[in-house]
Amino acid sequence: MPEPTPNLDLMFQALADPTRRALVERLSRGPASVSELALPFAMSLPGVVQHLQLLEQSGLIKTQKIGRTRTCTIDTGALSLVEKWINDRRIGWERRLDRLGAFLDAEDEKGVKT
Amino acid sequence: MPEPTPNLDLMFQALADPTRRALVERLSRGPASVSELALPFAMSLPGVVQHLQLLEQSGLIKTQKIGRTRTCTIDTGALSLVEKWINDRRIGWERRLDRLGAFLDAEDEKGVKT
DNA sequence: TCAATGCTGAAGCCTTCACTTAAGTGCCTA
DNA sequence: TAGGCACTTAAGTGAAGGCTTCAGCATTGA
Repeated sequence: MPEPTPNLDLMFQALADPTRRALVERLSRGPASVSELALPFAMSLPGVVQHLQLLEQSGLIKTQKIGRTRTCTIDTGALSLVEKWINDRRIGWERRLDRLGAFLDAEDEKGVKT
Repeated sequence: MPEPTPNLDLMFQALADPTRRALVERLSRGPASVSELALPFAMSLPGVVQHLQLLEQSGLIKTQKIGRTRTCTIDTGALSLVEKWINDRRIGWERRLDRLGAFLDAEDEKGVKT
């Protein structure tokens, strides 16, 4: 039954890991090379690279290799997509609460009249 | 190095699964019992319950048992928290781009003058 | 040209996830 | 009070995740 929404899946999954969120956080302050990104982490370089690969697959970041160094940047469009999904759910829920409120008010009216 | 931000971890992880997103989507249209929620899925009831437990742990939904039926509702406050995290990154990034734009404009000015 | 730098690939290991089935437990109704 | 309904618990399994180390392989700078 779960529809195939691979992008959203990957994005949420990518953001579920604290290391990857820290990477996104760092990149939100400007581009950086792989080894720059790896520096603050108590983790092997290949470990960090694997996280970066997942982030790139999900579309949250982009990378470009020039010479022997690979530079990473965020893609905020992807972040917006995630944000939109959440917002849509919130909106739906809030509209529902509004309707419920209106219904209860109407019931009160009736109550008063009877 | 990854700071302990268990809530955000759990929330993103919870939303990474299409089944769980479908559950949240359903609940965003109003409360439901466990078996109501399980109905559309080609999955055993305990399977669905496990997903619901994860959603509850993450804070995205709340549940309440009355008699023998358990009713689930969304907690939009939690959704907002996730949304805020994303928004903060986006803002940071966009501010950076603005500064970069301003810098480049300034450089252009210089270029014109010289 | 040779060593150092910056990554890349592959294999392996342990843990966590996403299910399953089977066997309860407690409430509600006739 | 028996029977069924709505979960709940437990145990198990296969696949996926999050690391590691070791061995490359292009660039770059002396």
